[in-house]
Amino acid sequence: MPWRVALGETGHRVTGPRKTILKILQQSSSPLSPEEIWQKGRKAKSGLGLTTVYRALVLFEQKGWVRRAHCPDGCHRYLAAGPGHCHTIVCRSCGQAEEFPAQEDLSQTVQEVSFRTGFLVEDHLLQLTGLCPRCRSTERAG
Amino acid sequence: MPWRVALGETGHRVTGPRKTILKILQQSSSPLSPEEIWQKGRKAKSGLGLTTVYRALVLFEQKGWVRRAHCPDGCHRYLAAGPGHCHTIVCRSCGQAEEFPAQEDLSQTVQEVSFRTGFLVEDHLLQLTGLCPRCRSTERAG
DNA sequence: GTTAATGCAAATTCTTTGCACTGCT
DNA sequence: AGCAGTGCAAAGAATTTGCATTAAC
Repeated sequence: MPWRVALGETGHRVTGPRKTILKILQQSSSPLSPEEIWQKGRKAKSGLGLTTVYRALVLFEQKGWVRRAHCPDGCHRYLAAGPGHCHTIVCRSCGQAEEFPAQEDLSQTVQEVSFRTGFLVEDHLLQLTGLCPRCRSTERAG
Repeated sequence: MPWRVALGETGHRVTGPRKTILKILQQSSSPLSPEEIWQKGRKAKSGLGLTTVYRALVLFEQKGWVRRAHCPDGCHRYLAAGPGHCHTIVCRSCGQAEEFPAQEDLSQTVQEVSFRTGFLVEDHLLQLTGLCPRCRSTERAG
């Protein structure tokens, strides 16, 4: 279902700021903080408020269109979600992020943990940190 | 190596507040926020400042004695680290947490992602969220 | 005796809230 | 037209910093 339709189904509206924010995230290869999204978006013709960014991110995350990444420095950054339940890998040097699909063997882990601890596992977050290809070679050269 | 010795090796000191904070975390079954640690620790004979809690947590996390959990509500909570590289499962209802050991199949995932993305994977964070046994039955009953 | 660590208060950063105005549907 | 969404400014929460004092080594 197109996202514009999905918004309408829950009584939400398709607005300029929301279009701007979603487009910024989809066009970015690295995850962005709310502040960064705002900096990019305020230049757009319609302008943009930081408050609106925060509110849109909450909505988009609920809808599953945006994923929140926990960066090593403790801040939150957001990136457009791919299809399915994916996870993220973040470069500690340049901040670039990629997604990778959920692995079958992770669900085995979840089941095993569920069995051993008695927890009802509802959600899981897997995030890798490391060096992206570019920063790997830079580090080797420097 | 005992933690007191490990501190000394890097020029750090074994102080009352640090002992207090580490003990609080080790005795707690659920992850604690800096504020909660402070509330518990200030009652102790030596007193305790919130600033000190923050600074000790940074140090302990570097040393690997404490793990930071990303709770669903976005706040950070800390828990004493078990041996080896473990992961956490947090109850969304009561906040209780448990650790579970890293699975062999997770390292396979890491290797595969490394191969596919070209990233040098240095660290990983796996955190499950769900309902602990107690809250499961409560929810069923209520 | 040195120097790291502490704790207070102040500063900073991050995020949310109140409210009048705007603009989708 | 009606109501969700916006953006400003102000409030609130979380975390860090400066600095004089304390205490571990």
